[in-house]
Amino acid sequence: MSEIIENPAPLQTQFLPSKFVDREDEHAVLQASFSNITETGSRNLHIYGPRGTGKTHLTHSVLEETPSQVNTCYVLCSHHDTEYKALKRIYEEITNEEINTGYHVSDLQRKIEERTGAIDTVIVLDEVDFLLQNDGDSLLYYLSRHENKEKLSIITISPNQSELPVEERTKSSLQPQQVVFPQYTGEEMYELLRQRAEDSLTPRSVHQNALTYIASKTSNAKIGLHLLHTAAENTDDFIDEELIKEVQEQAYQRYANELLEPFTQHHKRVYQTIEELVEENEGEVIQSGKIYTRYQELCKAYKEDSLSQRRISDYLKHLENLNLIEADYHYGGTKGKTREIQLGI
DNA sequence: TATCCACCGGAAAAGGAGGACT
DNA sequence: AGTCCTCCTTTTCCGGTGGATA
Repeated sequence: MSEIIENPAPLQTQFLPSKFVDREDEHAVLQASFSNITETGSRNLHIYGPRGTGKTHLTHSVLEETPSQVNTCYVLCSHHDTEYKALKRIYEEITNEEINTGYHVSDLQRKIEERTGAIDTVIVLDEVDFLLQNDGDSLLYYLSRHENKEKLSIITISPNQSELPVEERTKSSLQPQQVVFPQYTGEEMYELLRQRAEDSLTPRSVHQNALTYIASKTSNAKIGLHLLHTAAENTDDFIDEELIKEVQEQAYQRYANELLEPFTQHHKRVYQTIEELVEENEGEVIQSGKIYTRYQELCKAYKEDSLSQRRISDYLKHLENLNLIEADYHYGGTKGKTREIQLGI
């Protein structure tokens, strides 16, 4: 380990800081909703804001503060992207019991109702886009009509949708209060990174220009932390702007790996394909067909079967949800019906 | 004017894992 | 044990798009 790192934990993106930079208002709203003392009447929240603004972190830390008689469950919908999987997860979180597969969705619903009853319950659906895309809003509709809905708080989190793309009937029974997490400003990023550096690195090992540079480059706290952490690992005396520039690519790679870690090998392979194509074509946009053929070649090189084009089309959508790529949709025209794809950031 | 381009994305179907029921 | 479920993943099929081209 590098000599300037005294305590690596605060530099890690999963680290929950004891205090957040400029999130007091959001904190209060979350707390109110979780403890059933809302002024607006609705206990449901929709949390919206770009990646790396602390949505998940703040939610987790408020979940930890909730009294133990409240049922809490956190569902990561990029993993649990069907009603069935999410319900299974909810049941297991509430009861701490494993549950076998083979049940009907309505069986799971009944089991959950038996176990929640009149108990206050908070259900967090993070990365809710994945669930809605893959399985529609049936889970949200069910939860919003839950028989003990006065006791239930539904928290949805999305970096892409300021309003939930759900059917009218779901919207009207859910009526979530919207909570917006604004992008960190340069000063906030600076302060956030300064605090983490203070808790983690030897005194005076970080030059001010390094933090200023990071803050000017990104407002995504996760990326910022990866930059700082990677830089710290690559020096034994100090971090300055030059060093940050050197480790930039490596740090971004780590960020992407972290996001893709829970996904399949094929997701990673598709992303790798796009990275290669972007490098070769120097910023030119890439069409989805090109990506598919290249992905097939890559699979062949690894002696693995490739998935169908239809499937990869969905996977591209996943990468887009993760904001790792940006896609421009063309429906017809010179290029036919296709997506033009660039790397996010 | 007809056809082509080069995909999108919904629908259905195939095949498989794991239970429930008799 | 055998049949009939359920849900999951992936493939197959296909209608649709609107400017370019013959």
